[in-house]
Amino acid sequence: MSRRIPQARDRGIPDATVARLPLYLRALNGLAERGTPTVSSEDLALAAGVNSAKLRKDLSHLGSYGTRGVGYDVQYLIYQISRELGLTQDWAVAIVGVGNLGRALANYGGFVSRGFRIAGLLDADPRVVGDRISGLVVEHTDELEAVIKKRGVSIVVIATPASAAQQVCDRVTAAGVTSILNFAPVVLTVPDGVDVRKVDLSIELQILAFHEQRKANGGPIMSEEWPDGVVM
Amino acid sequence: MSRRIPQARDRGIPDATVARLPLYLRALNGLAERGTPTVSSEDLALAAGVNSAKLRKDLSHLGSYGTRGVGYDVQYLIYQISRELGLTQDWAVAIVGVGNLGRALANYGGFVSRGFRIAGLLDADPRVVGDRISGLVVEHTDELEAVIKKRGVSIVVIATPASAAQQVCDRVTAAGVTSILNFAPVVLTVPDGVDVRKVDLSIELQILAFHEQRKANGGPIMSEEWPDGVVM
DNA sequence: CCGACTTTGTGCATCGCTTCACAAAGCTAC
DNA sequence: GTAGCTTTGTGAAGCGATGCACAAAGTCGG
Repeated sequence: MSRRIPQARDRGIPDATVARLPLYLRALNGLAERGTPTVSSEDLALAAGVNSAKLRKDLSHLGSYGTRGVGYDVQYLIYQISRELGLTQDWAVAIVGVGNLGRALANYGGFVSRGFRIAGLLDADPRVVGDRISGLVVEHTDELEAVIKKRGVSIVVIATPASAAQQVCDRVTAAGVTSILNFAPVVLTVPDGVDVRKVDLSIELQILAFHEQRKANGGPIMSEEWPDGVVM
Repeated sequence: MSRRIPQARDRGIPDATVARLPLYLRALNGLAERGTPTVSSEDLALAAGVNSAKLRKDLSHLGSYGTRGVGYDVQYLIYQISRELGLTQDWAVAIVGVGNLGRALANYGGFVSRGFRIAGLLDADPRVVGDRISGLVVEHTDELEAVIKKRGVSIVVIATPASAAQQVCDRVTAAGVTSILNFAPVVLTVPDGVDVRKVDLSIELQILAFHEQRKANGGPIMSEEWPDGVVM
């Protein structure tokens, strides 16, 4: 996406690395809770479920924060990764769509270990508006733009039905939001510069089904190209 | 993972392609509902949010199902992709952990367009056991192995707290399940041959935060390496 | 101060996915 | 049958991520 010129101290961290940093952070937090002062790339990689060479290369993109012969200082590395991910500041998040999923997200314990704060819950259904969920009152989607501006919302979670998702998306991007987490099963169209991440249960299940089928037999039965002699 | 020998009609479909097939399928279903008989790679790619060359290469892995000068027959392509993904059969899915998230998943409308059927809802909390959710009665996790065997469950969704996830995982894999969709924020350890897919809200938010921070300034403030003069 | 040991950081080869660009294939009109 | 148009399927180049393997850098005991 972003076109960058490689530099001496290149701040362009590969996407694949960024996607793994939260994993390392979680593993490190576990170690910190148990009071572990330092950790080797080997052990941290094991805890995060990746191989150690990859872990070292990932961390090398942030800087040279390890000590040869010793490993990484757990607290220091937690701080560096948190800073890189932007978790040293609080992000105001609004959740649009307070159905089953929206409620589940709103109640998600502590809303992920620090860094994020639910600043608004919105729904289009008048019967839901006014409900109190984990300390917040659900507001009507008419207030969407006002809530975003008033409370400095920079990340919006879309947990609406598929049919409403694009419209919500258009409104929040128009209101200046540039980061969206989409749970609705649709491909969102957004202006340049807006990041959308998608979480899609049905896609995940379908990928699992594919592999499951592969395990059962060697793939689909090749002789059967179309059922019951359907003609083209 | 699986070591394959390339063949004339290679059935080894790249992972990246498999991950996109459900997207194409969804777009095709939308077209089918509107009665569109055929579609070009260009139009289908647009609807699925990918570029057309990639779409054509993806579809070419399934076989040669298009007609030059015309495009793809919508119905036929739906059938071929469904078959490849293993959606022409029904998969029995069990959901373990009926908290907010488990309920949201259980109520997920029609449980994704065909191919999957919820065969069990299980929870360790006696206060939840016996609840009726979208036509199913919640059973106790003591019954886990029995439910899996009795109802031919082949895919398990883990929606438990993080602390219970590995234990549930161990039990279901021991019971013969080889496909797991994990919503708990932990790295699951599984035997060879078991597929785990992970859905993790906090990771997605952290990735968004990273990019959001990049947009705001040119990255973290480099001068500040550690706050308040903390000594190492 | 030295030598043995540990562990990081990285150059390099490799792999898999993406994208381009175009020949081959099929359609329609005449 | 042929010309002209459309669109697929794919060879090949490009690009980024992975993993190996090792030199560099640091620790520790004596």
